[in-house]
Amino acid sequence: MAGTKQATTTVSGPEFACPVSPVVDIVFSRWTTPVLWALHTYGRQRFVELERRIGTITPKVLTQRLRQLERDGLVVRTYHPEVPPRVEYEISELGRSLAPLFAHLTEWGAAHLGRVEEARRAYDADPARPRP
Amino acid sequence: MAGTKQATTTVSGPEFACPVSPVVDIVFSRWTTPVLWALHTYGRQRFVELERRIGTITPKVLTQRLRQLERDGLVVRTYHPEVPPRVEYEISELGRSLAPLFAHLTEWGAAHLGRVEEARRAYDADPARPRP
DNA sequence: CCGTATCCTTACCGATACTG
DNA sequence: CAGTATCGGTAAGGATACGG
Repeated sequence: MAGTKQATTTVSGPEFACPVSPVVDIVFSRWTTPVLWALHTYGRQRFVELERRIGTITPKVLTQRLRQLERDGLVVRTYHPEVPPRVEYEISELGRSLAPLFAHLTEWGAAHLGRVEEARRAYDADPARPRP
Repeated sequence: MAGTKQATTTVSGPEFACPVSPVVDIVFSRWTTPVLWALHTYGRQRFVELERRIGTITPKVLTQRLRQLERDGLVVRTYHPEVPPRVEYEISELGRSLAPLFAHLTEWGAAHLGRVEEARRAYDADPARPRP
């Protein structure tokens, strides 16, 4: 999805087409949920820990997401001026307020994801659907 | 966002990095929430109505999203073989099960979006942050 | 260790034109 | 009306290498 970008580059995206879109833009842009999840689940941690935890994310993208989340006030970055430098990230109070939302999302997934898979199989198997 | 694409093109995206990601991929990819919202709020309607309601979406993209949502079982498409042809879209039972989720999202936005804006202003005004 | 800088690829999206 | 076809632009994302 588009992400929060720097400010407001998009002039007429989906952002204003429905009331949930602004929230989606902030919370559910690419890679943000894994980051928030790791932070929420395993607590305050360093850059490399996050990187390893998430697995396939590149440092560049991880930095981007963390900056965005920091700017939006969902994550707190703490810089310790030592050698070697140490930086820690943690969920903010505001970020923590998303926890029930994430819980509901997970629940919905557990309850209905099977249905989605099933629907996809049915759709793909139907010879009467519009073909590419 | 990436979207659900046709099946599973991405080999190592965020999809498996946290339990909410699969749901996000299905429900919160670009333009899906405005479409679902319009369908949920105004009920069963035709292609052009949706197009006009959402405002800035192009027919091509609207078709893509509708197909994806149909495939995932969140939306039901009904084709009436008349002249001129008539097609109607409506939320499925499965799609309707997302309603409480959307409500919570909207609530969260109403309660906390101001905080996010505030955090952004503070961040952008801070001269000590990492500069581009 | 914690990032940045650079290059490059591709997915996505808008615009436009056209068909059953 | 309800789409499909094609083209092209743009920006996010990955790979890699390097710096403080």
